[in-house]
Amino acid sequence: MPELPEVETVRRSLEACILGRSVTGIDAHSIAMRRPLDPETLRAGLTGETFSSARRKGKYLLLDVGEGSLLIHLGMSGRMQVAQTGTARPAHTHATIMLDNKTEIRLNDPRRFGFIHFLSDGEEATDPSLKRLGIDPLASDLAATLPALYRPRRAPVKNLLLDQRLVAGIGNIYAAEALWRSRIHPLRPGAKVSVNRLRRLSYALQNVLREAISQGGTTIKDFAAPDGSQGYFAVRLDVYGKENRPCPRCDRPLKKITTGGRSTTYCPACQR
DNA sequence: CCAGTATCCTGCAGGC
DNA sequence: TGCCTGCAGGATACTG
Repeated sequence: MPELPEVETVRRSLEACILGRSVTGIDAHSIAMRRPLDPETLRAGLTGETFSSARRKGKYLLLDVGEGSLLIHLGMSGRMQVAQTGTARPAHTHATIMLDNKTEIRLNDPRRFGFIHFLSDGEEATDPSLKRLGIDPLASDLAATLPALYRPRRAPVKNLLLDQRLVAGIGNIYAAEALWRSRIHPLRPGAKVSVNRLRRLSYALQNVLREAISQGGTTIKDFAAPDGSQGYFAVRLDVYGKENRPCPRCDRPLKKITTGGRSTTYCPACQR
């Protein structure tokens, strides 16, 4: 569910709630997630420690606490929540971190494609998920870097956009939106996207991601910030989820296809 | 190495 | 109403 703008929205919101707060207790249960949830590791790493910063790498959150960091991924359905201790916890709340001001932060994730895991000092550098991540799409040198990443590849550019080893943070919504903005056909092989078009794609990506962050992300169904507020970028989507509706640029109907096992919507008339 | 597919899991919408 | 199918904002293990 959450892509870079949603994760960044969560990061900012969490940062405001946890900085300088210390952990008084953990409620968690062993359960299969993308990484098995391990309550004991969480307790040992967090209890009594103080949060010092909240970072984002791609779609991963890193909450620095004590000697280590809490690594969180929200998968498709994961949600962080900050609430008063003692209030009802939603279904599928797999981990709850109690703070010293009678609030608690919770991870709930019905589909369990996400995870929460404590990394001790030093483990961050060798973490298999973090190690694979490519460059951040908001980096100032994205346009200069993209040709070296995409031009050697024959896979459809849409698939390349979703490959976190190349550029880390783009997901299905913003890939479709950036391709529409830069008028590139999603199935065009990376090697056949001109350097000029890759420059357009870079700027489209950065613009759409920045705009989405400024709107608090995109709420299609159930994304919400930790305080429960929704993202308002959905009203600005041009193509995602809009198959058969008229292209906002040329009025011809948008088409939905599947590539790399993911659906994507585009305009067959103005994306080439 | 690369590209493509299957898989993990729950919830929900739509068809019958 | 109930049952079934397919699909959902992701990552990765595996195959050829």
